[in-house]
Amino acid sequence: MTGKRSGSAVAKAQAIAAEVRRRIVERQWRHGDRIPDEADLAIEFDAARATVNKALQMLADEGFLDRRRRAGTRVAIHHKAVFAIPVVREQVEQAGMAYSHRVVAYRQSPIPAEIAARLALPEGEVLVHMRAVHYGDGRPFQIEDRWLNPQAVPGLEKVDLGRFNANEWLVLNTPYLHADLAFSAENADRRDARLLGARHGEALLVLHRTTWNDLGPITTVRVAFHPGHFVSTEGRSG
Amino acid sequence: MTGKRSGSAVAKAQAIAAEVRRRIVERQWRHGDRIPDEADLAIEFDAARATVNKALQMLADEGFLDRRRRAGTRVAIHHKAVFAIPVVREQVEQAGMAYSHRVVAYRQSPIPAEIAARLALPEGEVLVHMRAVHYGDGRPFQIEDRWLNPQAVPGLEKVDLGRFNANEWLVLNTPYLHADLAFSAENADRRDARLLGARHGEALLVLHRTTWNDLGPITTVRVAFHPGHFVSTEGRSG
DNA sequence: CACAAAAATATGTCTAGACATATGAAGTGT
DNA sequence: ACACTTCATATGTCTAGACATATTTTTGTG
Repeated sequence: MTGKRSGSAVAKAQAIAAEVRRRIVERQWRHGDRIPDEADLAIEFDAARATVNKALQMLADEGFLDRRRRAGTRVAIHHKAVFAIPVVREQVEQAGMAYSHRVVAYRQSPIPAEIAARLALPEGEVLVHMRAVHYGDGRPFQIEDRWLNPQAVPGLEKVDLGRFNANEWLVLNTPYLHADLAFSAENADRRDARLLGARHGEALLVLHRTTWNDLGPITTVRVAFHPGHFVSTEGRSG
Repeated sequence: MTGKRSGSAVAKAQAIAAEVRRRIVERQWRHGDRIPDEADLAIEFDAARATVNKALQMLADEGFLDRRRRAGTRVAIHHKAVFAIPVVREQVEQAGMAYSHRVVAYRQSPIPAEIAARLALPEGEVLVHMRAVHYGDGRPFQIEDRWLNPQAVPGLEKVDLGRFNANEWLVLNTPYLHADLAFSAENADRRDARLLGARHGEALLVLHRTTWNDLGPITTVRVAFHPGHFVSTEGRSG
């Protein structure tokens, strides 16, 4: 028969998308993995293939999946958010510069009130606090001041963030469900100026970003860009 | 019969969306107008209703259309871009402040090289150049420095932009097909400082925005925010 | 082995039909 | 006037089937 619809509270395609998203976020299906094809998922979820197709297309739009004809559907490696979290290395290398980075500070530390409020964690909770500088052709490109929640990042303890790049490692290994972004401008303080090679008081574009997954807040970071840097995007039509 | 597909170069839903978009941008269907229902459009375009539905949902996602059950589909009044062009008045009033604005300068003027390059127009072309200050509770909130292309904005000559708000008028009356956004930080120069009530040299968040429609560039604007202002968004999951 | 042709396969898209649901409009009673 | 009910209607969503298309895999050939 055609056109049977249960009066379920949530649309079926939405429910399928939610379940697939859950499997990705909970690592049941990992980065780069091929997931079952639409026909199999249609059987599993007792739905028409068109419904599964719709669900998977939604997830592809959100950046969770990469889909190609004949090649199948894979869990995305890069996360295409609207304001995508840029992997700094790629940004630098795309500009034709040689990338390098240096971790300036790395320690466990109780969080101050401001960070606690932003992460909705109790003040004094101990998180990983790190600062790093990213360079293009040896010149400072951006500095990051980051708080990391190990509880939300399984596998973090195995990574030497002093050597690897926190930004990069997180983007590649930690899907997030929600992100807050805020741009502002700040006059460079002495530390900013020193690390970025800017003048004291110079205007810096600052980006605050906080991400969450189902386990709680993942990380919050303050990124300050080299003076004169632009962050641009293309607006959707409307 | 089921499942007939012509091997057209462009997907049918895409083509329908493009045609509806064209009718909106060219004012055949105007803001707030009710457009024909899915069944009628399906007949007109010789497509299944599901295909028309897909096309219209795409346009609703892009912010061109507002759709409601039983009430039908209307051309959207507000333009929900990803980084929506905020109507400053709404921003201010939502913060519980009284809105006002003042046009500081308004004249026809040949465009300098930088603006010409940004708009892809010949240098020296004469456009409308205006500067305005937006206030919340009487205190400067943002300043805008805008170039307007009358050729791309039919009806502009009838509007007294000295009284009405260019930002608001454009958002409400001029659909755009494409927008570029770029954030940067600048130290306030003397004029910025005076108009915004900031200190000379203070870091300002600056947003450059340029929009186009099928007639060409509509407007490019530099918006400088009051010191300490944040522009935030919610990232999509991914 | 190199390379081209053919087969296989997963996603992309469309169609026709059906039922679900929200809500505007009209009618009804108080 | 006002609240309440009923009805009509446009969109929302799903199903099953079919063909289209991009790629990968396999097979055939020099």
